[in-house]
Amino acid sequence: MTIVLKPIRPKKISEEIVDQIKQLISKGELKPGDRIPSERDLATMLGVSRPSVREAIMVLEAMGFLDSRQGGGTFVRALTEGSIMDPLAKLVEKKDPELLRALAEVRMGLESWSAYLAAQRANAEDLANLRRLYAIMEKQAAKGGWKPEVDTEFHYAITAASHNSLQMHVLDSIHSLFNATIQVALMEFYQQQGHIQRLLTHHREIMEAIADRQPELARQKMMEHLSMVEEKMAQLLSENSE
Amino acid sequence: MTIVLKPIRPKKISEEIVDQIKQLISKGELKPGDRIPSERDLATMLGVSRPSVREAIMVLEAMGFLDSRQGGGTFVRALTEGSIMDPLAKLVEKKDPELLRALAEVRMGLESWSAYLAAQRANAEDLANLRRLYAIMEKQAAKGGWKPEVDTEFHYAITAASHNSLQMHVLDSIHSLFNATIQVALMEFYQQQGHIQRLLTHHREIMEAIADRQPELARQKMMEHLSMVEEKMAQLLSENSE
DNA sequence: GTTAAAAAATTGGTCATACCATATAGCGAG
DNA sequence: CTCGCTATATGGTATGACCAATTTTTTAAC
Repeated sequence: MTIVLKPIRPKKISEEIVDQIKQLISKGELKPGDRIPSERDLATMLGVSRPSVREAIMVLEAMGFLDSRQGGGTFVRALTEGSIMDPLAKLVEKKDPELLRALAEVRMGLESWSAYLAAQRANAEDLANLRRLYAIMEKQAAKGGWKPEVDTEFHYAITAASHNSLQMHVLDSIHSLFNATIQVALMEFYQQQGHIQRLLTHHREIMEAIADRQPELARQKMMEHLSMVEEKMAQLLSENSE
Repeated sequence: MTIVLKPIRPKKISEEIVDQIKQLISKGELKPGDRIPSERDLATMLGVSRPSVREAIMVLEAMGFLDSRQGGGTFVRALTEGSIMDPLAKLVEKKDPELLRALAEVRMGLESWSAYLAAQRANAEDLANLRRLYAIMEKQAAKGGWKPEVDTEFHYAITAASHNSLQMHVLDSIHSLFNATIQVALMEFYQQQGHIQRLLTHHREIMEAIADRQPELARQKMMEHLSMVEEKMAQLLSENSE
C-alpha cells in the first residue's frame, strides 16, 4: 500500500494573503482603482505582522494586480490579461542583445534538428502543407512582400513534420519568444535590404531537401538560413543601439 | 521638441536587486540548480537590509526564477520548467514509451548542438572540468561501475561550455525529465550488459573532439552516443512491457 | 573503518519596532 | 477664494530577535 503523502509544503503566510487578496479581486469586491487598506491595517485585520502583508503585496505587485505608491497607498490595477508571462518572456522583455543572440542560437539548434527529423519522416500531407505555404511565400515575394505569419507557419510545419510532440512543445516556447521580441522588426529589415529573394531560396532549398529525404542536407540548409537570420539580427541590434 | 519625461518613480531597492539577480541568471552566471547566497549574505554584500533582499527574492520566486526552501536555501529554477515541462511531466510519468522516445530524441538534438557549440567556445576551465569528470568515470569504469550523477554532470559540463545560458535552461528541463523517468534504470541496464567500456569510449571521443576544436566531429560523436542510449532505452522498455 | 545517531551550524520564515520619504488632507495667511 | 505651509497617513527601509526546517559536522556504536 503506497500512501502518496502530500507535498506537505506548509504554505507561507504571505502566500495565504496573496490568495485572499487575489480572490477579492477576482470576485470583484476589489475593483480597479480601489485603494486597499494600509499595510498596517491589513496586518491587524489578518492578525499577522506587517512584513508578511508587505511580502504579499510585493508579489501581487510583481504579478501586476496591485500598484503601490509611497505616501499614497496601494491600488488595484486594471488587469488587462496577458500580464502573466512566462519566466522566459520576462527575461527577454528587456531586449538584452546577448540574450537575443542566445535565443537565436537555441532556435538554430532546435530547428535544424527538426529539419533533419522531418527529412526522415515527413509524409505526403506534411509535404503538401509545406508546398502550399511555400507557394504563398513565392507569391508574396513576387510583389516584394514578406509576411511574418507565413514564414512562422512554414517553420512550424517543418517541426510538425518531425512527428515528435515534445520537440513541438519545446520549439513553440522558443518561437513564441522570438515572435514577441524582434520577429516583426526583423522581417521589415529584410524587406528594406532586399533580401527577400535570398530568403525565398533558403526556404525552397530546405523544403526540397526534406522532400528528397536528405536529412543532412536539410539540417545544413536550415542552419545556413538561420545563420543569416542571426547575422541580420545582430546588424539590426547594433544599428538600434547607436 | 518633445521631452518624454520619465518614470519619475524612484526605483525601490528591492527592484534594483531583482534586476541584478535577473541579469545574473540571463547571463548564465547563475545556472539552473545553483544555490544563491543566503539572504543574510546577500544583504551584507549589497549593503542593504535583509527585508529588502527578502522582498526581491519573493518577487523573483513569484516570477518563477527562484525557489526557496526553508532551511535549505534558495535555488535557481530552469526557466522552461513552467512553460514546457509541467504539461508534459504528467504524461511522461506514465512512462509512455512513445513519449520517452520523443524525449530522448529532443535530448539528442539539443546535446549534439551543445557539443557543436562547445567545440567552438570551450575555454581552458571548461576543458579542465571535462577532463576531471572523465577521469572519475574512467576510475569508476575500471571497477566495473558507472555513476549516473557523474555521467549527468559530464553532459551538463558540455552544455555549460557552449556558453549559452538559454541552452542551459532548456536542456536542464529535458534532462530533469530524463532523470525522473528512466535514467537510473538505464544505467543499471548498461552495467548488466557490460557496455561500460563503450560508454567510456564515447565520452572520451566527444571530449577530445571538443578539445580539438572540431565542432562537426563533436556533434557527430554526441549523436552516436545518444543514438546508442536511445537504442538501449528501447530495449529496456520492450523488455519491461513483456 | 564504516555506519548511524545526535548535536551544532546554516538558512529561510515570522514578528516587533523604529525611523525615513513621500503624498494627501487640512489649516491658516494673504 | 487662493495659495502655501504643516500635520498626518502611508509606503520604504533598517535592525534585531526568535522560530522552524534543513544541512553539515561531530560523536558514538558496531
